[in-house]
Formats: sequence, structure tokens, C-alpha cells
Amino acid sequence: MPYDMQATPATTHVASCITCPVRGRCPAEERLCDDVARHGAAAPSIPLPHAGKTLYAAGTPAFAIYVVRAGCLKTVTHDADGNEHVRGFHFPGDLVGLDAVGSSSYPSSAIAVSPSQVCRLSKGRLQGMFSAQPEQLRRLLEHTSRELRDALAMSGNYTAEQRVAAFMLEMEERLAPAPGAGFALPMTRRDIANRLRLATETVCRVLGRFAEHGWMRGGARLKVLDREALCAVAAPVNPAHGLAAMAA
Amino acid sequence: MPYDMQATPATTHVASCITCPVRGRCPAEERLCDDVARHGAAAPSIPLPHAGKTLYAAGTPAFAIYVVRAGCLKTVTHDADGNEHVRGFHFPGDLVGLDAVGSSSYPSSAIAVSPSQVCRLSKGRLQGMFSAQPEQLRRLLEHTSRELRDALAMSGNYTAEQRVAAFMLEMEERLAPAPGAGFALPMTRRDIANRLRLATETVCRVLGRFAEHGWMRGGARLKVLDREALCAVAAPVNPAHGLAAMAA
DNA sequence: CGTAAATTTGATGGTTTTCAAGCCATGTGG
DNA sequence: CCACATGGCTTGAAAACCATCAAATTTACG
Repeated sequence: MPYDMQATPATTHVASCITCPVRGRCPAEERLCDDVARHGAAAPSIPLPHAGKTLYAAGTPAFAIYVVRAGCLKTVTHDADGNEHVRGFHFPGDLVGLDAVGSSSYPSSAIAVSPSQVCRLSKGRLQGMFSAQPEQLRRLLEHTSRELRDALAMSGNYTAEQRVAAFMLEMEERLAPAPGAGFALPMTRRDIANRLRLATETVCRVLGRFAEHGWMRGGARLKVLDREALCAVAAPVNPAHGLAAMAA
Repeated sequence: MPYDMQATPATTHVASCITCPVRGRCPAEERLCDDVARHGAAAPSIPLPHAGKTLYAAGTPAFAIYVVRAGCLKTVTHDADGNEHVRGFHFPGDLVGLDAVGSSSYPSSAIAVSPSQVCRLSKGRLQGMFSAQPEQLRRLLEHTSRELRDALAMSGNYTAEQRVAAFMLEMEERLAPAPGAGFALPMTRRDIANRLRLATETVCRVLGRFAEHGWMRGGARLKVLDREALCAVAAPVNPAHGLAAMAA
């Protein structure tokens, strides 16, 4: 299905943090619940009813960041040749648009990978939040720093197997109801490949090899069968601390 | 390694922002100059008298971030196989350790690439700075967000020539006294290769090809001869700026 | 049910890495 | 002062890994 690039303003409605699916994990929850208590209103919730729906496009003015309430988004850029580069996937509780803080326009586009809902945090609202609760600003900074850590960890020089193994372990952690349970990936192999800097076919082949080894069950519903083996492969991606270079 | 710096005190001393070489570009300057005015003291300046000196090691408790006063640092991780991954180079005015904000330990090590000086901003000092001047916290957040943008831009799927071209343009911008003037890279080819996810030999070969095309002069003192050609090659990498992690 | 997209498998080729050797600059010790 | 060792840089040849091209199969969805 072709991606629906038009960003038609969806009918926003007021979200209640009380019934939010990410209650307890939302980075903005404290403040929003404050709002609920005081004004009976919280953040505007925006539905992205089907995959391919664009939340915002790269280069457009950045007036807000978002919290994922449900579903899955990807942030992407398009280079001169039209190739799509996936910069990250965002699941419920994640913030989208942190790379636009302090920038007048979004450096990447945010697109739904599956039907999703997001809560909008306008920069004006953030300003108010920060002056009222400086603690929130510190938390946002820590979120951004964490995302920076993750991005830097991903930018290493790894083999296809290392990257796919690390990705699958991360997806299981985020998507599987329980460790060892089956899970379905919301994004396509093409999206995964673009994220991992691989060709679609390479992702398939690596998954096939993992299945041959008995490390994972492949197909639509994936399952991790040998976490130790996958962790051993993925180990270099999560850097080993303490091997500091020599001081002199 | 050349010792082109005067002998520096082995112990930390108080730095004056008035005479700082990065005066006007320092992210912490306002606050520090405040300190100077009020207490006659600013941030402790730490000398890293020669290349290879470790400022902090990955995995150790993160009590501070740093501003580069002079020289050049790299931030690196070591994977299980002992391979070094260079996460970024940091020049005067850049902040080092932003990926440790909100983390109890440093996710990467910081090592001098050439004789350097840094100013220490302890987390305690940062706390005080933030409560006194919330504006500073917002600025730090924007610095971190910018670094996140750069890291994400770097994580794309680019060819060796695209990456080397983008890197060289970046280095010229930061190191050359004037556009088109010659400049010497403080880091080794090996460091560059680790930063760009390439083999050392590939970096050499690409530089050789650039020289053949007449785009750059190679050797110890580099010079950009055809910026347009290099920009054309590097275009997909660089919607904005930023191959070397920097926070200026 | 039929079309289009997504996934998977196979064959081939290209970019980059690896292995190996030579060159150059710098620093050291005789 | 020179020989020598060291580490960085450069270059060449072969191999590995992954991308590309192509096509079959499965899945999704109107």
C-alpha cells in the first residue's frame, strides 16, 4: 500500500491521562494529570487511523512534540535520491520529535507504522510546563540524552547479524507480552532494513539463518527461542563498559 | 604526537572565561562569567597534556560534563572484541558528556586526540546553574537535541565517499583558518575510520581518489580544492551540518 | 476472488574489508 | 650522528559481505 503522505488535520479530542494506555510510563503524565485535575482538560489526542499516515513532515515548522499513546510510529528522512532512512521506531510512552527541540523545523518526518494515537505537546505548552515545573524540563533533557545514547549505540560498525539480533531482542522486549512469547512486528521488513542500514533481502536472509539455527521462529509471528545465542551475537552492539584506554 | 602546547600545571586550576579561547562560543560562558564576577572563580580547568590522555572512562560514575577549551577530544566505546568505536570528535566550544546527562555512569570514554584543555561542569554546579537560571537548562536541552540530530544524521546508509566527503567538509569548517586554506587533522586515519564505520585503508583510498580528481590536496596538510564537487558527493549525508558530534 | 504488496529464495556483481607489504616521519639509544 | 625501532600512512591483491537484480510464493485487503 502506498504511503498516504497528506497530513490532513485529524479531529483532535481531549485525552484523559486517567484512562491512557501508557499511564505510568508517560513522560508528560504528571503535568497532564495536573491539567486534568485543574482544568478538566489535558493534551489534545490525535488519531492516526491507518499505517502511512503522516503526523508531521520533515522541513515543516516544528510547533510541538508528541507522546505515543498507542500503535507505532517511525521517524524518517528522505535523501536526494528518494531513499527512505528510518531514524527510529516509537512505541507507546515514547516521545516523538525530540530532535526538533530548539529547531524551528522538524529534521525528520513522523509516520504511523500501524494505527496509532499520539498526544500533542505544543512548544507553548512545554514552555508553560517548564516555568511551572522546572523538574519537567530536567526530565525532558534526560529523555533526550537517553535517546542520544541509543542513537550513538546504533551508529556503530556492526554486521547484519549483530544488528538484526539486537533489533529483534529490542522488539521482543517492547512488543512481546512476556519473554519468550510470540510477537508480531508492526513494521515491514523494508522499514526494518532501512532502520538497520541493510537491504530488505538481507533482513529476510538473516532471519532465515536465525530460524535454521533454532534461535528464532520466523514468519509473521516471531518468537525468540534461544535468547542467549541472540544476545551473544548482539553483544557488541551494546557496548562493554570499562575497557577504557590507557591514561598516561 | 607533537607537543605544541606549553607545559601545563599538572593540577586543575581556575579558568578565567575572560581569557578563554572559546570566549563567545562557550555554552556555559554566561553562567561562568557570572561566577567570575561574583566569586572571582569559575570552572576548574583540566589539562590533558598529550594525546591519549583519558578524561573519563566509560562505565565510571558520571559526575560532570565538560566544555572543550582547547585541543580536540574523541568520545569512544569499546565493544566485546576490543574494537574501538569513535562516537564523535569535540573541538573548542563543544560540550563533552551530554550523553551522560541523567545517567549515573558515562556511556563512553573521552580521550584527548591532541593536547587539550577542558572546563569541568559538575552536576552539582549544573543543578545550581539550572535553579538560578532556568534559561541555561533550556539551552543545554537544545544542545543535546542538536547532538541527537547530528547523531541521527550520521546513522544513515552512506557510501565511503559520501561519508569521507562530509567529514572533510566538516573538518575544514572547524579547523581551517579560512575556507580554502590548508588544515591538519588532529586525529589519526584510524580514528577517522572508526568514526565513519570504515577501514583505515578505505579512508586512505578515498582520500587518494579525491586527490586524483583534484578535489583535495592530500598528505599531512589537507586542502579543499573543489568544494562544490565534495558538497555534491556529501549532499545526501548532510541536509544540515554535522558529521563530527559537536555542540556549538 | 483477484490484485497488489510484502516476503522469501536464488544468482550475480560491486563495494568494502582483510591481509600483506613498503614508505615515511618521529624518537631513541648507541 | 647514525642505526634502529615504532607507529602512522599508503598501496596492492584477494576474499567476504552485502546489495542488486530477478522471480516465486505468500499475505493483505477491497
